Amino acid sequence: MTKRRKTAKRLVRSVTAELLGKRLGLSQSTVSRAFSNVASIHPETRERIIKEAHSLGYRPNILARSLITRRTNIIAVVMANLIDPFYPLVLDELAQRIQSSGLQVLLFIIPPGKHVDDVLPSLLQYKVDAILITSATVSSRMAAVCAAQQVPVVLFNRYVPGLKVAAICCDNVAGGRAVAEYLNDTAHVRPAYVGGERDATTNLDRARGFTERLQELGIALHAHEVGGAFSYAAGYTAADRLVRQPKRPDSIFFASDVMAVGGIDAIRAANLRVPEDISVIGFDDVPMASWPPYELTTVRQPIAQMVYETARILGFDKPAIKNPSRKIHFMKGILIERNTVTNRRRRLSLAKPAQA
Amino acid sequence: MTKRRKTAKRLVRSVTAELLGKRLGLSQSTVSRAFSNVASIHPETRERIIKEAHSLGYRPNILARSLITRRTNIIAVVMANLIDPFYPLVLDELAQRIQSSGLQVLLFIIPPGKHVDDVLPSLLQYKVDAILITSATVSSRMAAVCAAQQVPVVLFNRYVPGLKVAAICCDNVAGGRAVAEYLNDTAHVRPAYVGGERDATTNLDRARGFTERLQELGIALHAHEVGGAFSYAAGYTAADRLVRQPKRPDSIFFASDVMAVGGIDAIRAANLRVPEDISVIGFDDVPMASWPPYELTTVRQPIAQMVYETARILGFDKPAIKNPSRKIHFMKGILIERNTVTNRRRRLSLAKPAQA
DNA sequence: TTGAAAGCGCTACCAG
DNA sequence: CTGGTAGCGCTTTCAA
Repeated sequence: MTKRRKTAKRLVRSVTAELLGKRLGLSQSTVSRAFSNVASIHPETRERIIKEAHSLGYRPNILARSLITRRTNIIAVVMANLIDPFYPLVLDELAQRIQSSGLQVLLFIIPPGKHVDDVLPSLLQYKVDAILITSATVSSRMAAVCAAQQVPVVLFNRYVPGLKVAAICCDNVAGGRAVAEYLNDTAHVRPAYVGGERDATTNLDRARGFTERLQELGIALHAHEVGGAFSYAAGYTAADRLVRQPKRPDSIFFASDVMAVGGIDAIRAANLRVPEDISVIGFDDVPMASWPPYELTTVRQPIAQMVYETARILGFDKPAIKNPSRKIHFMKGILIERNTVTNRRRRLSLAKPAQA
Repeated sequence: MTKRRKTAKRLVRSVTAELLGKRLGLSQSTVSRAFSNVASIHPETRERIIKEAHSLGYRPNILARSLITRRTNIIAVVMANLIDPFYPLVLDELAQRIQSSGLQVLLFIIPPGKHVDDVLPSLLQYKVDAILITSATVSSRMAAVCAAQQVPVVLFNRYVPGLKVAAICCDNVAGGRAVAEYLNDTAHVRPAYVGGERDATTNLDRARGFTERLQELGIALHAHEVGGAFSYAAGYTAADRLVRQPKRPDSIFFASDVMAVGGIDAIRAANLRVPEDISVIGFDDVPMASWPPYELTTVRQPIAQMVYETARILGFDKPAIKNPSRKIHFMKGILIERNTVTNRRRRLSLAKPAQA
């Protein structure tokens, strides 16, 4: 004790259970029990302790506790991208859900050009109770490392085909199919697809559902542009290319809303009208999609549901975080009709009335 | 030891320094030293340890370490709002800066209707190295609690007048003044202000700078609308009210970009043109501000600079996080000219060419 | 340079 | 119901 004093003095000394107990003539163990809801303690004693704790600003050191309980109450959330307005929506919902279960979010933003694998090791040092990976792809090696360390991992809005990791995902194939269906119902015959990040499952699946269903309906995909990123700029330039072609598409399905918004701006810059000349459909339903200049028809991702499911499979409200079964959970999105798709059945179609 | 075995067996046992040492015929202390850059250790020994650590997936438990060093390497970031696109911009920049110094972000989203004071206690349990509070107001009581616990606190994009807490802030007064100046230069005579969250210093200061400078220039403030929130909807409805007045303003300064965007949509919905009928200026410079339907003239907040300053006063790159001097640091924003303000000097003015 | 030992603040067991 | 005590995994003395 005296040996350490020298160093300890210079360091921050917060109120400890021992100190608090001493002031009350109680043992440190008893103080600890006052903050547990399983240990037995006299209600009056607890009250005295809680009261004194309040006035001294004492709260049990969670980190010390976690050393014993092996529970940090920390959930790591890994994200690559906060610029796309879809992800703040996700993070907001996710963080609130996590916090409402008494857990906390340790946030990892993956810098551009870096990979999840680069941050995962430093993440593992924190002994988090679970890892949620969004908008980023995890390697099989890292999945193995997490499994070895017994850390539950859930991929959110992503999955890795063939990798045994739990995933919560919007049913992007079904979403793509619904778009194809809708474009068929509204008598479009030259639909194009503009993709985002090339290898993202979100991109791949939306494209697949879309083209598959088109094929079933006997409609030829007029063009498949590669955006390369889920960004406004990617949507803009891809649409611009499409519009300059001798034979234009009569409709474009963009891999995300922000891309679609960029696309609409490009179409208009080319002096064409949406939806009269070209119909546009997006994916996500971010707030901007409903802004008057766009009024974008889109597939809404069921974020609340996806977050709910994440909480369920990890057992946020259970006493212990679970290691989720390693399967992919798909949740259906819904098509939100606004004003960027017109019915081409009659030449002089009226624009659909706005919804939502 | 044997007593605990029973429980311990059921719990996750990760690789520890002791285990690693045993495998190498070294003591636990030596293993610990291999991961310190101050302790003296034979380079060869260190190499052997690091190598074995790698193959076993061992990394020192930061939480156990923090018990002794009193450094968690965790910075708490408190935010009320992720929906306003300005804050994801801030969080992205902040998180990357924090991570690049080897620190981590513990994120706290304040649920609607709740107050910072409600989450701060649970935050303090984590013994974070510093607390960054954005888009939320801290009470003097809580500031005192943090001070007592010796936790450095920095307010980001907010300050509390009269409260001795360090703050990093865009110079909103100067920003408001610049807008007044610009509107005067372009010969506007009936400027209006649309405020956001009523008591936010960001709102108050922008309003004050704006009206003060107008007064100095001998221009009467035509109207001061209370939005109540920095939201699209608030901007829309406030502008709608303004536009329905018998005598319309010739220009509106909105407390934020998203409000301004809402305002533009409202103005156009009333069959008026921006900027021909009404000029519009925003604040923040979010990505949407430059989208073609808006091309919003606005005051850009120097986020990168603000983050840099935050890192500096807290000493992120220093061995120890500092308790920053409790003063307010103001950083200048810059006016970005786009196309929502016209020069009314000549009746038939040409719209200014786009910049940026 | 290394090992032994103390102890960070806490929980969980054992007696009483 | 309470106090004593043994560690959780680590850093940091002190001695060798």
